[in-house]
Amino acid sequence: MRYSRQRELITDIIKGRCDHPTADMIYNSAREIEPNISLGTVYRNLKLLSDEGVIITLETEDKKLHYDGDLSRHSHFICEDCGKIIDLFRPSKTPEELSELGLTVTGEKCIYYGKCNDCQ
Amino acid sequence: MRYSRQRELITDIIKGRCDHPTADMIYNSAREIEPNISLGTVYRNLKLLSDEGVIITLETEDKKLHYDGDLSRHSHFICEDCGKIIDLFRPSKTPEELSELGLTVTGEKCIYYGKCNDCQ
DNA sequence: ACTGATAATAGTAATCATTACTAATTAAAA
DNA sequence: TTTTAATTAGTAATGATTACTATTATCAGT
Repeated sequence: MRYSRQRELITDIIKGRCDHPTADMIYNSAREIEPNISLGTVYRNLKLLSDEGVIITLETEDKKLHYDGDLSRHSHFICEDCGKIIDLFRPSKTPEELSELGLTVTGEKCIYYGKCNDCQ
Repeated sequence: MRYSRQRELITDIIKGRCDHPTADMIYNSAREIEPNISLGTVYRNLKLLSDEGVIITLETEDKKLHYDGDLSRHSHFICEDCGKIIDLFRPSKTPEELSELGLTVTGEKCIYYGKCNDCQ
């Protein structure tokens, strides 16, 4: 993978914030520094970076991919009213502990990834 | 919510299978019984049923919603090669136990849902 | 430093899952 | 039965993401 100013910028933006921005949010941030950057470039590099494991994707119910520059093992809390995404660092909290953080948990979705029996 | 033959059929299809079909797969199944059913009707009812909590949605990396008629608390395993989705019933398995099932786990994404501090 | 090969970009068009719209149909209450 | 509003089929629109193409930029080898 060859160096590019645009990719470095995109990486820095994601790694430098603690929210979980969408492609569009990253595009807007990037344009403040690189006004001519293309939305296609943002999308292509986001895919590249997540394929390479440099960043993580979050598939949410708002039908937009969210990106996370924090590779440490952690879960997420999504508010079903405002859509805010909050990091939940390990060791994983019990519902009671989450309540103490002001978070009311009503559901959870946990997906494991890997290779199945047939694809080993 | 008023009765409709189409909605009952869609519900029966999802509840009657143990895979995790997409809207398109459900549409194809439904057409075998109700050949004139509309794709729009399928989508509208899937949204309705998941809003009502009759079925569950799974947001996956293939950018299509998958539906699950099983409301019991369980996780999922997705094969990153073939995309197959496998139910993991509680109590949740450790990576070691999953290996014994022939599943190699390389990652996990866990999202909790509820209301945040500001939205209580 | 110069040059050639080719990866990356900007800008735009295309894709495709999902949603919105509308006239016709249907469930079910009065 | 009649009325009323929910539901449908069929189709058009939406919007996030991807593909395409001519141009530009990186960088290895001279």
